[in-house]
Amino acid sequence: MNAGLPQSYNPREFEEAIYREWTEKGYFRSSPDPEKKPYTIVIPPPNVTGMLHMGHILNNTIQDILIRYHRMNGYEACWIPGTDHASIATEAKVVKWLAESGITKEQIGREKFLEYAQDWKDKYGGIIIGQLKRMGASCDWDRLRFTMDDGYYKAVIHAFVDLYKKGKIYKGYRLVNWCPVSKSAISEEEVYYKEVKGSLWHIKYAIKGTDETITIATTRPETLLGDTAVAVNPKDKRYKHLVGKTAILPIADREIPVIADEYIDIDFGTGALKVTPAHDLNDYELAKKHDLQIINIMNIDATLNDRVPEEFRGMDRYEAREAVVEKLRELKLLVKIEDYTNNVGYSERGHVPIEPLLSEQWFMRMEELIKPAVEKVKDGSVHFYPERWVKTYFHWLENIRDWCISRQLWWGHRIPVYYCQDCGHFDAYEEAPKKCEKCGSAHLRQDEDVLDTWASSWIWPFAVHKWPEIDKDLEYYYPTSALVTAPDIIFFWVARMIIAGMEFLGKIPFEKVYFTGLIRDEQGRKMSKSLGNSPDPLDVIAEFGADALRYTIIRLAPLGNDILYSNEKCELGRNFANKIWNASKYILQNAESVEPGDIRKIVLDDIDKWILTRYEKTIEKARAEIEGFHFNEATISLYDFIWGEFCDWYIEASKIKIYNGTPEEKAAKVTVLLFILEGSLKLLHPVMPFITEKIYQTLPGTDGTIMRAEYPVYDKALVFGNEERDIEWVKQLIYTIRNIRGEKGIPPHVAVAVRIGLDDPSLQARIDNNRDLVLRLPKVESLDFVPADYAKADNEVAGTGPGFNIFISLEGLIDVEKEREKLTKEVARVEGSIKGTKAKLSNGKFVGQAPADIVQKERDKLAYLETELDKLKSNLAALK
RNA sequence: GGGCGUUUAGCUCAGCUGGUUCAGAGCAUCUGCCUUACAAGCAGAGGGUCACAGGUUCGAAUCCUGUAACGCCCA
Repeated sequence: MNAGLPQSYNPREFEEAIYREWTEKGYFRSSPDPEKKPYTIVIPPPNVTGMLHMGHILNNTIQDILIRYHRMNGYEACWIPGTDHASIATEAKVVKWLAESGITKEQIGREKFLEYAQDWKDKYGGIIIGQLKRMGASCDWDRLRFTMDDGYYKAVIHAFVDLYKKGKIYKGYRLVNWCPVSKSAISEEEVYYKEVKGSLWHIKYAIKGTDETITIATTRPETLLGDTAVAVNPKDKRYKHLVGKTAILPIADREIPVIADEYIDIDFGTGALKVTPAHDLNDYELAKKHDLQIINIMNIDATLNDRVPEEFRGMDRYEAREAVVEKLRELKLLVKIEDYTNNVGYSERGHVPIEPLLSEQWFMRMEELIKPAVEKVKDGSVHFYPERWVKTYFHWLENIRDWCISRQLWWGHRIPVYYCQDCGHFDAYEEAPKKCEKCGSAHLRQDEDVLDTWASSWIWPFAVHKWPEIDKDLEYYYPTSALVTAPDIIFFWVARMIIAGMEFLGKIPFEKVYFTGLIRDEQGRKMSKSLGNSPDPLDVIAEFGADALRYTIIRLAPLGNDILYSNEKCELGRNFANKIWNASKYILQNAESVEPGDIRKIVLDDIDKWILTRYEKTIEKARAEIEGFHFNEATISLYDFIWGEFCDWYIEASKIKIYNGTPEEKAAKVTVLLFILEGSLKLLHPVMPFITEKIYQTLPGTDGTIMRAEYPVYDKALVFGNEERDIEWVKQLIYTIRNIRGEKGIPPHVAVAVRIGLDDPSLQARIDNNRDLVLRLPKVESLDFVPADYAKADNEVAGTGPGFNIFISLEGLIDVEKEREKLTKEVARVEGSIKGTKAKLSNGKFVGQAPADIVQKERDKLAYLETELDKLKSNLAALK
């Protein structure tokens, strides 16, 4: 049994201990159980270099809610955790770490570097896993995977070789987003755009064989050395006569054609565009279309290469820009310089502008691969929440380009293609071959590149098991039940996982995808390190508790909407937890000397039946809301029930019999209190796991963990419609009395004498049955009934509600003028409603076409309003 | 330029399939309370032409069209 709860709610005192208990007792573990249905989620693996941020809290709390909810509902719930090796981000960190000791990666070479990287990962990586534990994540930690652990590594290689053999992977020259700092291709999502103040240089190119020139405008004059054409719009009258002629590229003195293309914007700059196919994506497309030469003028560190005149070779691109501009000035080819602000893509890794660079890369042919992925979403096998994301999904798939899967890095899955140094033969192998298949040479070299991280995480839902082996786990847990992720990786990850699932297993990886919103700060800005507006969740947990943070963030997050977050908002969750804590304390104190009975056998009074009914309806509601992914609504329903109904009304009412009732009455109250408390804790457990476990374990009659308790099931036998209605009515009566007390400033300790007039004598039973409530809750000393036509006395103040009129005698406390003003306002309000209702009812079309029950409701409403008006008018008339 | 979303109380947002949960909640504000679970609290109160303009309908915050502002994605 229990020693009660500590005096005040202090989550720091128990959250970590409870988590330790859960893991020690193995409550998170899952293994295939043919008797049970599986419910599986694979975690979106956070970067191994990552730290927990608010987005993780939202995302992982939702996963934890789903897992805990289904576990309590008898599913074999399995949440598979892991981390992602994050090639480029991790490599950047390791490079920086080595730099502190004055080491560069080139110095030590690949092998050594990878050893260091592994060390670094073991030492500093995976901090986020501990942080996830701190927020209460109920992952099966025994299943923790890393995208570069041995088994997973092999799975990635297997996937590559498989696709290569099927001809779906090829090598080719393409323009890629190049990060000159990492010296690697990077993907579009690793590029961020920044408004940069720059200039627009207007430069004259001579036209061969004439005295004419054509002036182009560019933001990147240094790339001029790689120009292979000048392009104008065919409709542009200024340049029409020049199309087909030859321009002389300044400085390089190369001859390039003047071409026409619709793509050129007549109004931008001078309307003439210099075309540099090797260093601009749009120019590259133009070059392909017009069959232009492609001249790459840069090295991989964005310095100029040997294809430019000698004086510029080796210069950094920005140094070269100045030099080229200076040279143009000398040659008097610089027409003017305009200020110009444009959007420049920066590498998220190197924090320098990316350089579109032509290079040899590995690509995956997507056209065929995407077909089943389109179908499975179209036919509803995979369902998105909120649904609107399917449009984005299809839009991307329809416009898909081949996927550049190679990265010029060392940390990652090295591309398993081996080249024969002697005969040039190459192929992909899962195991490194000893000698060339073709010529037998042992002189083999493995491709230097590693795979894009997404080309490893795309197989995550099944590679977390032993795939390519199809073992028991894979059979049982795949496809997973739900995926919870952010919409910004819908292409990079979600779509590709569906593709991979279909390609390698012929089955979708998950049935439901929940897209969370983005967490923003109070001004609606994205949270980012550079703005410093991103609170550390661990600080928040230290201040408010993990439960409070979880509750708050879920409550603020309606399906698919962004969240404006600030730490102060966690007070909401903390206050709620505190409320539960104190209510539990009250219940436990009073339960100590009492033997609780069986809820189905004890004698229940009206308010017992009312709270049971409200409880059952809350179960129904919360279940529907969780299953419909409306988690925020579930948190609100539970809050409203626990605080607004259970604490505010039931607990207050229970005090009457707890303090003054017979032992049987007291035992009955304790029984109901414990029943509702225990049920409420279970309902809330998926959202607030710690406090619910802490209290659950102190409740009499419970053993083990709340985690494995059954989630409450709606029970019709505990629903009492009449008593629910009666108590709701009594509550209105009490509200009315309290309202008068409040308005008139009657001090809380002063009891009042109340007279009640009823429209219908049958209503009196409702009061008789609950007389103690009407007396105690609004502090009433005497209760008398008066006839329905009772005229208010001078020293009384009146209040009305459905079917009743309340009179409270207040000698000398009434301000007649104020009272008259208030009543007049009320009369006007009711008269307005009557007018509206009458208008509806006298409208033949409404009466004729609206459903009968709606019409009847309007009639009832009118009748109610009319008696209401009578009461108000008579009260008004009675004011002297 | 194309697509998507948002606009409801001072602030942050609910309001799903038009009609008694239809104008709501929390925070903030005001009034009164240390009432033996809780001042992280209790009891009250004030506050909104539901962005704007049309339309559909017996009936619109809710459905349709257009406009405006803001945000996101793609080009």
